[in-house]
Amino acid sequence: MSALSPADRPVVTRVAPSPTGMMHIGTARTALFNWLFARHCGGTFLLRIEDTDRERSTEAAVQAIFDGLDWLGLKADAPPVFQATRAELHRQAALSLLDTGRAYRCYMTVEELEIERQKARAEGRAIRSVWRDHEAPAGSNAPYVIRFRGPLEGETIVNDLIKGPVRFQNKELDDLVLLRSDGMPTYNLAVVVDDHDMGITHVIRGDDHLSNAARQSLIYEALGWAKPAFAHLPLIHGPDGAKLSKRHGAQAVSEFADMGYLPEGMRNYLARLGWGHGDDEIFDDDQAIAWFNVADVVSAPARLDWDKLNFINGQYIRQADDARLADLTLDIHRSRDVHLHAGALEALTRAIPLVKDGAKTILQLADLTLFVLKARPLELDPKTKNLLTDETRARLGRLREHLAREAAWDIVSLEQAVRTFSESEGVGIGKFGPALRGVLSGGAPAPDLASTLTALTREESLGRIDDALSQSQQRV
RNA sequence: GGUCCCUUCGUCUAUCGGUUAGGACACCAGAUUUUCAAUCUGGGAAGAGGGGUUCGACUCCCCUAGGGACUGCCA
Repeated sequence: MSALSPADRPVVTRVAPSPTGMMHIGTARTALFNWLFARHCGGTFLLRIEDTDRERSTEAAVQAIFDGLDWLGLKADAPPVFQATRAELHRQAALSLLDTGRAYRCYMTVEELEIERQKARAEGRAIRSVWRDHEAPAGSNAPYVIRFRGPLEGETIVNDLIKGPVRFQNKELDDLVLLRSDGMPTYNLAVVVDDHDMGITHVIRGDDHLSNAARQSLIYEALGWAKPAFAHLPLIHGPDGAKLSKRHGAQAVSEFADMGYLPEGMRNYLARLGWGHGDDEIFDDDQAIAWFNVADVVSAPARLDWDKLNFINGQYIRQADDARLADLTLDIHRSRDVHLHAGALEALTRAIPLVKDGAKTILQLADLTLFVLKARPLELDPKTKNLLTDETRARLGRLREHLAREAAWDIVSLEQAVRTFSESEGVGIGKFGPALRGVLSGGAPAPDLASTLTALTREESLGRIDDALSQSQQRV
């Protein structure tokens, strides 16, 4: 054990979620800030699974945490610590507190506790156990819990890195349970013991733990341990300012992944929620690490803004590698049961650089690339069918020959080809552009004509035009 | 009810006692245009209210209002 106080040791942070459901986006941001701060300080970032509530903790939830952090790219620097495996250490700490008189056995029944709770609330004070000042019932086998013997006077100041000094009157703090009647530790004890043993120097966590920081401070003092620095992050709220919940669209990290957001986009967006660096909006991990400091985190809660998330994610899609985007997009098409022919991945790889500027999410990228995956002959939409008048059909026929003579099949050449054709016909592109697009895409979203032709390749493009022309002839 | 936290454009934020209060998203208008986007140009938009402190407050203090967290043998 280091004799140095936490302030003098290399920085060690941790994220400590409880595995009782999905991984909340707020947990993700807490992890991000811990990760950024540790990296910024050249320190260590750890993960601890707070599974002391055996009733509610599940294996699936543990996996969700692993998957979520993995997806976000926030790797811990050491294997995760499972809190429940450390119960014996927690128990010893509680017993030592009993030895030093800083804790006591409380024999209150749940019924008695409930009565006291209501009484205390009515009187506007913290609950107190009668056993704080009484010995155990003689020869009793009655179940008991071990409670912390908190000071009744004075105050406890939490020097929060984000909020500044926060003062709590000790008499307002109740004698929290350290060890349950089944001998298992509770959260507040386990956190203190584990953070101490793991050498945590900075406890960066949600705002909802601010008052726990006061209780935990008291436990640190009673145990004779140096306290870590505390930093309590304001929570993330929904767009309406209320606590983030299902009705706001998403809460779980996995849902954001499913909605087609890129992990680097999420990191950037989450970093900007409650923290800023001048006018910088889009920045990479290295920049965030260089700039980030917990002390600069804003003290007010932030609302989730889908528009901005979409914008930022769109920026990252532009920067993203096309082969990677093609893989991700292929997965979406597959999940949507789109028929994938042998050349699907190739087709997507060709199309993506041509359409990705318009996509905010991978889901949208799938929408925008659907046209290249369609199989000939395409089913034409009603709008396109209406555009295929005799005049337009004849014009598309001439255009088909014009394009077939193109030596190079690339955007620049095709743009030029379409333009020269338009001039030779003496009409604007508007006279045949929409029909051509419809014939090439079957009504699905498609980029400008030259890009669409390029994405489709010469063979496919000409084939689709031929299909449409023969189809419409048959129709008449 | 009690304790604690919070309050700058619709939203995220910059400012950290002296600024025409800046940027981004969103929004509106115009440009571009073969669809939808994207892009470019321009525009409107803020210090919750009230008291102090100060030569001077968005910045510091107090009160009020509003929002939030906690008040478990949950974490």
